[in-house]
Amino acid sequence: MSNDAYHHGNLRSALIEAALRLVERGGPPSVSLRAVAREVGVSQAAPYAHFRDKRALMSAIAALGFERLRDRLREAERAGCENLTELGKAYLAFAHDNPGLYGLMFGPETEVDPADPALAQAGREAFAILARSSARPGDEGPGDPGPVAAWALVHGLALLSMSGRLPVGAGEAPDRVLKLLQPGIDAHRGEADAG
Amino acid sequence: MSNDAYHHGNLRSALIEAALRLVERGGPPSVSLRAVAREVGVSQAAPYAHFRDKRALMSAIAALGFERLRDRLREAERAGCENLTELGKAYLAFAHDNPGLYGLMFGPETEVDPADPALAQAGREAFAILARSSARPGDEGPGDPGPVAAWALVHGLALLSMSGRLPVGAGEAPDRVLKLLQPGIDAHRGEADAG
DNA sequence: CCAGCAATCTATACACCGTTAAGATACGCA
DNA sequence: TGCGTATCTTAACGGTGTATAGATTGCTGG
Repeated sequence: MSNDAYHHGNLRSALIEAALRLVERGGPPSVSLRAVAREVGVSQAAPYAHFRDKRALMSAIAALGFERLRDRLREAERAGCENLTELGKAYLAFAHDNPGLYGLMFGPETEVDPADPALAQAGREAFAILARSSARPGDEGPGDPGPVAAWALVHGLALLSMSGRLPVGAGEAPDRVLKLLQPGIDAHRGEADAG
Repeated sequence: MSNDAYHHGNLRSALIEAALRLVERGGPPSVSLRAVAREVGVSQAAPYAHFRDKRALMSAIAALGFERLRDRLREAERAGCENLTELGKAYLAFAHDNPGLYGLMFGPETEVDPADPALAQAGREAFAILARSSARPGDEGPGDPGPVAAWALVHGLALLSMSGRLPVGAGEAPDRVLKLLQPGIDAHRGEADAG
């Protein structure tokens, strides 16, 4: 069995699963290394055989979060969503469904290490999909403001709505907000065609 | 004097000042109640005579942060900035100048209490100024997507750039990003004139 | 003027946290 | 089979938020 054989076997992944469970209910501050170990039924120092830090564990589950987000966006893309409004709705749905995990993914450096290879890689992949919906065709440089605006808008919308600071949930309201960026992106693309 | 008279006098504000100092260098995780008390030269339990919680102290300095942001936006407005691009630059400058404080202002509910009256009030005031730059004239309803989009874009931009996840600093790059929202807002305003 | 009261501050303690060091234990390979 | 190494446990250190009890202070009413 893969679930109760961690006494000598697959602890590392059991810790990740438990940490994911804890962060999904209660958010990042509710996940302590000791609580994770307790959840798995192991001593408090056991995780240190698999993760250098608490940050390393957090970074691992944050990377997993970015992979899930990437998959959601891929799925939406395959289902026909191509413009920012539609893809952005999928993004917001993810943030809304996993508020704790999403908060960790963009948490401060004290909680997550942005230089973690797996985390950085997964983040880039997720961003790339969103970028396609608003990039100037041909120009995929990092200075292209389209994708940056798209991500910033969608990210800010997710955080503000999740924190209850906006009267915007995950319903139909985001549509009208996301749509406001479309003309700018289209005009920006026109520029590219012209110049 | 107002600075060394807190032995019996103005502790409360001395604590707030110290907490502000700590959060500006080191960010929210570096401010502990004990460290604040230590900084002021008072026992670790003394703050509890003035703040119910650590959260209450944090909420107080977050509210102060919103007041400062509001003042910066007012100042920019008085200096001639009226559209989103110009006001957004002032917003981003504030976030860039006070990254720790800004992070706290939008921190999770475990760090800050969004229901704190002073905090909520200051937040509304800051938002109102930004909203003016993108509101549909006449329609000031909370459902108006213009201000929401403006705040979300600017907020997302601030967080992403501060966390180093975007190749966008506080220089000239944000201009091009903020400008992308302008056509959508203008079109949205046109709708209002028509309907 | 001074007694008493209420606000303020200190000392101490508890439970939790991340992290480390030393020792036990079990697996894999020679 | 025996040994080395990865894994896990126990115990400890310093730090945190917070509660309680007691001391101290300033103000107020008589």
